[in-house]
Amino acid sequence: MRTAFRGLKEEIRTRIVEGVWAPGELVPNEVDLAVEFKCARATVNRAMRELAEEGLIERKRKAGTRVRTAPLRQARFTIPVVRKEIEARGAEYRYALVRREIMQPPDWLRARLNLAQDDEVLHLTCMHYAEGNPYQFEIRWINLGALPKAKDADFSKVGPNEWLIAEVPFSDAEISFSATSADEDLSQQLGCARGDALFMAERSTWWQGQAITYVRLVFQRGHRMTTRY
Amino acid sequence: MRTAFRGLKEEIRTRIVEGVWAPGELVPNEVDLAVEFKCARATVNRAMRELAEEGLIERKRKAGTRVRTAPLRQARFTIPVVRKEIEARGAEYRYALVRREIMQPPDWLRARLNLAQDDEVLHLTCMHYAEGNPYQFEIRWINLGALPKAKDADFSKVGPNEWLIAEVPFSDAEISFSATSADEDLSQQLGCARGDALFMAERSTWWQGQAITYVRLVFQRGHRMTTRY
DNA sequence: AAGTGGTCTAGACCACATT
DNA sequence: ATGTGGTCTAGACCACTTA
Repeated sequence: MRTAFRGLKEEIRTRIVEGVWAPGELVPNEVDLAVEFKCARATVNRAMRELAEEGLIERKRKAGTRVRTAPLRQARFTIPVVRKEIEARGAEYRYALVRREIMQPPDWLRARLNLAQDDEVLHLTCMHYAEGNPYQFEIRWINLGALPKAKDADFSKVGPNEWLIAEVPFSDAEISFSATSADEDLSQQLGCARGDALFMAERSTWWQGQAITYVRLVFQRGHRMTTRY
Repeated sequence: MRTAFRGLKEEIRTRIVEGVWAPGELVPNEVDLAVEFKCARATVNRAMRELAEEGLIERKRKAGTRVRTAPLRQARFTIPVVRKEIEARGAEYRYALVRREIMQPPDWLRARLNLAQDDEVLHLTCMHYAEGNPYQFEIRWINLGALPKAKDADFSKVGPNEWLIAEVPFSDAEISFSATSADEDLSQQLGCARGDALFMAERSTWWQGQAITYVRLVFQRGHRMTTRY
């Protein structure tokens, strides 16, 4: 209990999990708690605000604070830059550009990114290796309407992800995880059998309402994305 | 800009993405910013603290605040209770217990949950349906050494997840996402072909250093887990 | 040794949702 | 109308880290 508000959080959390304050029940208000714990209301507020943020309690003005009936379970995943992820494990990272093409976006991509009729996209396919072994297959589309200078970038040395991070900010992103079956291309690039189940992440990013890029990251067989909470 | 600290966050975020404060660069200290924005230092502190939490900046005492060279990309996923997830989409939820068995834990489970030699586990297999269609296959192990009353619970009506939520708190959890290939059992239960790529979540939960449960949730073909950030 | 962020306080006013 | 949380302030002291 080095700091007051942390100690408060722990105490409150304990009271909740031990059932002193049951699910759905009203928790004493901030003023009362400040008196009980002999601290300022702001300190109670900080503790309670963070617990609400973590999904343990629910707060409403006038109605007060209640213990969530079903505590929100949420986990935070850090989306790593693949090079750093690999290097962090002490493995050697290698990158290769597989294909590069400027094209009219296919309909599904136009719909997904809400592109204009005449927008062109840069279509890139890349491989990321760890210690010489296939690690991640990257299939990316960059909206040249929003980012014309991507046309002149050299993606044979630096991956599109790292280039984009340095070049453009983004305001909104949608990410999803799913499983996909290895097709001919994937199986060859990732060195697995056709039909193998592979973990895939997709991400669309936007800046000021304009689509920047859509990417599919398909990982080596058996890849897991893990976190604690 | 209804509230000062939110306005501050926006302003600072803008200065960062527009390059006024470049990556790696030192940001003015809290006192100076408070003067510039004509507000209390505590207000600046709140704004900066949240931006640090979001991964945009890095703060160290004495060293000051810097713009992160590679902004941390992180996404938060809410792990839903399957019944609520289905009902939230207006679909009818149905649950079924497929198998129930008390057993000695296999070695891999004993290792994963750090079980004692003579701990027994309750092994459950369940199905969750949405609108009559297979939605999720659940394979669960509950540590009876930590939770003996699970032996007497009736899992034919209420799923183990909902029972556990009501019965036990947990302090730590590890969750991971991956892809798995449908074996005979999975393909029959989920109504897909053998070898289909399926999205899988695994979760181990702990309470006061003791393992409570380990579960594998395998989703219907094509399932995606999505979030925005 | 000194500068920066981290936390806390006491008090104030306000916004919101319930009553 | 009223009670509760949301925010803000001015000032203070402390903890950590670098110089």
